[in-house]
Amino acid sequence: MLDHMSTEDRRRREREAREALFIDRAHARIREDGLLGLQMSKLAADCEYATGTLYQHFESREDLLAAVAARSTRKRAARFRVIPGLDLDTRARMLAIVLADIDFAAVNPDYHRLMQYLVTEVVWANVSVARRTALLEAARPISEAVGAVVSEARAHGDLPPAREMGAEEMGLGPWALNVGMQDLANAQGLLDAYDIHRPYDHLIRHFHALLTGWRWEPCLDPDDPARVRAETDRVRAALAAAGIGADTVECERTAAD
Amino acid sequence: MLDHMSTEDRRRREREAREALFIDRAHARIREDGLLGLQMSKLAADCEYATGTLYQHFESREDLLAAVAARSTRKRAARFRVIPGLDLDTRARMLAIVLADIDFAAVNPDYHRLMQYLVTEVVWANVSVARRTALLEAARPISEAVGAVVSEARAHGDLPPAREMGAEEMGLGPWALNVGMQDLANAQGLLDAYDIHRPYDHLIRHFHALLTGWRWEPCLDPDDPARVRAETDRVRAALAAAGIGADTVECERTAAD
DNA sequence: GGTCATGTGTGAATCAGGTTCAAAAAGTGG
DNA sequence: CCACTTTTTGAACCTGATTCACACATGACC
Repeated sequence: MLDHMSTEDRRRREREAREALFIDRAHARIREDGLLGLQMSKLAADCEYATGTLYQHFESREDLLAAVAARSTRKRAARFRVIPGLDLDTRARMLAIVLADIDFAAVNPDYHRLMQYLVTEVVWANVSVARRTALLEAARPISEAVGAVVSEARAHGDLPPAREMGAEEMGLGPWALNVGMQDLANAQGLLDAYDIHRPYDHLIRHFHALLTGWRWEPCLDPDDPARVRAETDRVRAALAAAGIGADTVECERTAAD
Repeated sequence: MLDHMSTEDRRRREREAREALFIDRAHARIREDGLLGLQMSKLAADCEYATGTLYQHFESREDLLAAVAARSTRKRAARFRVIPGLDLDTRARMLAIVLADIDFAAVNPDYHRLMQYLVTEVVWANVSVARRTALLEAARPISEAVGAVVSEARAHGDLPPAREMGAEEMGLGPWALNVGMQDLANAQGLLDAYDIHRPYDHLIRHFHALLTGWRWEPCLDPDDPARVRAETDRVRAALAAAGIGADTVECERTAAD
């Protein structure tokens, strides 16, 4: 009886280890060769398993991609965990969220492309329900972090409570601005075509304009590049002190340990 | 000689007509059955041509999609042409751009999905250079409209000229906000998961916050839903008067005539 | 130990759909 | 009408995801 249970336990552990291996190698392959470089049979061979075995873990190629994305998203979300503990005013904390995300994107350039591909109707349609919810779940802490900062700012009197607008909906602004700028920055040749450079610097300034528009104290004039830079440096320093720097080389490759 | 030239002319015209037919039917198919519903051989058969003929117009399936997208983008861009002529202050004009785009998205729900799919690295890589530039070119009037409104606002004294920031870069803010919100709104089940509804209403309020943060006159408090609604209605009315209403049923289907 | 039932792994075969290209048809000039 | 060029055709090809009949391992029971 005990015997039976412990072998079952071992089985589950082995199975999970194998799944982690698949996800790990898949991610490596995507990083090296792009999304097209990921081929189911090649990946299986890489891991020294048969194609069919791979399909016992993932219903389809898209399902596998969603699993990879979920793992990365968990890493991304983890960055926001330290933010509530930072010694910063609420407005700076919101900035910290945006900066942490910008830095994550800089360190993991393929993450955005993967997500973009994944949420495409063609791809998303082939992702199993379980993986869909897993991915949504992995992203939840991100919007929760945003919501928490907004709530705190309101409670603390930094941000007047907007009428007909919950905390999530207030956070939607910076979030959408962030998402949109990442999109534009990643669209091959788009910003170049309009001769726009350093999109993230502009994201930060527009971010301040947005928050100042909502009267989020302490207000900061977006048209004061020096102060904007100083504030960015201040918040980046706080992030770095908490171990979430732009130069965090981690890059997820160390996930296996 | 004349003869030769005129048959060549006729040839070109016929060829263009055939290409338009392909694009038209392809779009119809996408609208009806989604992106997966578009199959090269089926489409060719639909149009009563052989598969190979289709490939004389489009290097690949992705190339065809880009052509469809370019056509839609031209329609989208056309909406902005009337905006400079509207009898509105510059701030309201910027709002008009956003509203026109929201309405376009409402009338053409598949447009965003197509674009999203297209700019994916996997897909974009298979689009011919000619079609890429054509698509970029089709989108240019959009950012030009934005840039023009910003320039006008600065010239008119409605918007203080921000330091270290050109007109395009100022327009980048509302543009990114717009793009980001459309993205979030289109991500299947994302906003539902966080119990956020009416994303475009929030987009409009955040838009006002952003512009107010940049001191774009006449300032409008984003936390005044009644005034925001009134302003939206005012601008929508101006758009409707110019023939660019939310209820414009056009839907591109009439493109063939 | 031997044998059967059950679950797991295998990888060659299947399938789908985009793409090609050799042959046929149409067009052109003399 | 003939020789030659250009265009069209659609069946064959190719790639790569997915499946599934079979081999194999595991554990229960005699």
